Amino acid sequence: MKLVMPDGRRVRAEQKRSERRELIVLAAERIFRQHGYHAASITDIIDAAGISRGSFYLYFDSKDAVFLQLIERFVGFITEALQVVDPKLPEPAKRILENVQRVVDVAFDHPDLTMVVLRESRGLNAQVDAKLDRLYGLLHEMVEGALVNGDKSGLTRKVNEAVVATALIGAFKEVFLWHLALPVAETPEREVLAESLFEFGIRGLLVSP
Amino acid sequence: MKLVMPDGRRVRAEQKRSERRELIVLAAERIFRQHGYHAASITDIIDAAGISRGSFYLYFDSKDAVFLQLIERFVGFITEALQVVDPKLPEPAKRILENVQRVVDVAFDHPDLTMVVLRESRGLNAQVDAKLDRLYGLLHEMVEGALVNGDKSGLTRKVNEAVVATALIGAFKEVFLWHLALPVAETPEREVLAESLFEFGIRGLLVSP
Amino acid sequence: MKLVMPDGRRVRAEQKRSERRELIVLAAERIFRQHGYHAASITDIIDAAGISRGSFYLYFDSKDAVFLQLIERFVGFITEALQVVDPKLPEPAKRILENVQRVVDVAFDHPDLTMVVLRESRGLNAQVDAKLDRLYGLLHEMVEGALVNGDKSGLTRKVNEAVVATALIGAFKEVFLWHLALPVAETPEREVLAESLFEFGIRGLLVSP
Amino acid sequence: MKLVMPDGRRVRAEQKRSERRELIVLAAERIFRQHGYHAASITDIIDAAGISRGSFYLYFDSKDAVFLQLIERFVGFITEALQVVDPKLPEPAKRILENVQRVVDVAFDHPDLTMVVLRESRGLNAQVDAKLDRLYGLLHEMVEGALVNGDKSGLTRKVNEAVVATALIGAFKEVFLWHLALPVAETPEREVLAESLFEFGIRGLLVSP
DNA sequence: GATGAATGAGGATTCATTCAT
DNA sequence: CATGAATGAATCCTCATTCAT
Repeated sequence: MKLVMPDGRRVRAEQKRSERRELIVLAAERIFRQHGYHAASITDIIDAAGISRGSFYLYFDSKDAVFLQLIERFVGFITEALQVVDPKLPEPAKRILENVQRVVDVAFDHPDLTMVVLRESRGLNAQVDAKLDRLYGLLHEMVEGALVNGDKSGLTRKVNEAVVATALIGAFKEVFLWHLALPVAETPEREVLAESLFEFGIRGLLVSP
Repeated sequence: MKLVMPDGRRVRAEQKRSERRELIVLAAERIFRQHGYHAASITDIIDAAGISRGSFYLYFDSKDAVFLQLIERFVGFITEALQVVDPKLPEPAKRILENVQRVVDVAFDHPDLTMVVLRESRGLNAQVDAKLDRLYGLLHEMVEGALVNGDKSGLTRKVNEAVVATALIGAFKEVFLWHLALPVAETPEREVLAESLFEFGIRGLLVSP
Repeated sequence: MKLVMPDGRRVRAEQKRSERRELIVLAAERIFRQHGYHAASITDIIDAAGISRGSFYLYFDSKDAVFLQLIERFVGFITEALQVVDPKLPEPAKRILENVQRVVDVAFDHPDLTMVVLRESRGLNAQVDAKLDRLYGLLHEMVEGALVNGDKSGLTRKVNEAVVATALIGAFKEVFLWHLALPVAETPEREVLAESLFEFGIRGLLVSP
Repeated sequence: MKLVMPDGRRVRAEQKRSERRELIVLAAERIFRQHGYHAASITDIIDAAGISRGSFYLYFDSKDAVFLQLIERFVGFITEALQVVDPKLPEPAKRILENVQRVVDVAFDHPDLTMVVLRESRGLNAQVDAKLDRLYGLLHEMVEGALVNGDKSGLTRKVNEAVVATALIGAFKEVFLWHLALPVAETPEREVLAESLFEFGIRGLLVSP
């Protein structure tokens, strides 16, 4: 039956469908950000999206499912933003700063999403946890790797890589959380933020800053 | 009537009351840590405390109230642990390291409490938020002050104090969260952790490390 | 407009319409049998029929309406199968056995339908109940009549006609329900079943078996 | 804690608890009978029982759980009512009639319960199905056994035992269903019913009635 | 006619809080 | 003081039915 639908109409239908999904995701993003996962009800989300209860379940299987979608989206953004820095290429510090800048961009391009994910996403749902575990695993690996490489190549001081990696990740998280919660007027420019994060988190580790 | 109760009895009664309260707080600490605020039910808490449903409400007005109690306790511990470092006194870096060490001690002496507070305390309740705002305000003030002083006295590099303060706080939070969640066997000694945090967060900022 | 449609086209249209209806009825038969009335969803039925949600409602006003259709169909089959036995004609017992055989044939020719109707059709819908009341009324009348006649003509023993009629009907229902649920391999031949039913239900009542 | 409750109070508490449970069971019996399992809502049941939504779940885990309770109760009644008839003891037919009478008593002592169970209990829940399978298994076994024995001892005619057992069970079910649905005024006395059922179902099978 | 996206009333279940004993 | 049975608002989710295309 579905296959008989004229191509033009099918394409338009699918587009509309994904627009509608997007509508829900955006509403969910906003609502989860405002109320937190638990306090946010499906009613809140559908009201925000301007759709009916039934429609919500037409696009998502459950409350958890939208949340998972948000997590996946965030993980995707961050993963795309990060590029492994080869310490043998020239100007590794600059490459790192670019990574920092891109991550900051993700946070500021998707402030609600970022807050939702950073604030309280652990322990709500097994799939969500798995996704986040993979993201954090990746981040740790990247940062630890960079620190080990930096040490080997004489670029950075010797530190407890595992702890410092965790600390760095936490530094970023808190800065995002803090500055995204602030009214825009009081937030520094993204470039300033990226620069400051780099300055604090990385410069201090360099042997010759 | 009760107020005329012979002193001995009143004292004993009050002591028993505060022991019972403590019992509940400790149970709540453990349960909130295990399940998170929302998933933890009053039933879980009273079972863990070995008291009746009614008794719980004899000691606390609501679920939120116990949670607030935990927050207050944590805020108290941290506040006590921190001492303003006068940059004019000798060895300011050592004073700072001592502060770091004391904060680490709070986290490891009260792992459940620390995790509860750090994990998901924001946005649950206005009073809780207020308490945490004051704590974070204090922390920011202290750290920013130290950075400004450090800069003035030529001890530390010039950085964006506000951002770096936030980053530092986040670094500590993440490290605590991460290492308290780990099985004890895999966690480094408190001293190593304190040292690593200092090494990463402060040393890098010093002009002459 | 439509009414002025050239005859050929109208006939073909109506034929197509009734083919489509039949398609739905058959699907509903199967689905109701598999899941039961309540657990069977419109989605199940339209999927089984390979039609769209909208189309279903083009042919039937509601879920109840298809169900009613099934009931009507069954009632029709049974009514057609039964012929009043005139006790004055020769070999009345043989006539009765033929009736039994025809009813058994209906059950085995339409196993899904029969199970649906026998299993849980009461109390779902007023119209359905009315239809079934009429069917059962008819059956009772026939059987009671036969028993009264049988008694008068000295063919059968004197029994409480009303109760025995009910019992007979129940015996048939249970045997159908039971044997239609069985895998075909384990079911006796229709003739055996008809014979056994007759043997049990009627022979025992005969004065001279 | 519970164990410290003075004995008198505990006993009274447990008694009250089981009275309350009974209240719910009786309400459920009535409601399920009136509306059928699916159409009956928890709201209907708690309204009928005059208790709150929460209280219902204090006594039963789910809607299914009360239903299962009903099934179990019915199965218990029937099982208790039936006693295996040893064909070697004197007057086996009389023993059988007593069994019939006791089963009829169960049905008329618990008309709502009986109708609920007989009408539509299959396929709602795995546990319920299991319980009923066991009951029907038992019934079949008993009846088939009796028929085999009856044949061996020359008491009854040779019939297809399996089919006749099913037919007998169906006869009983239909008679109960029918007569319990009737206004009391139109229903024959229990003794008449038992006698008629015996007359129809068993006498006819006897070699020398 | 045919389609399937959209609707929303209705249902089962949970859990913080109260209060009579 | 202590208890735990009782409460009911709130939540997630389903599914028969409608209607614009």
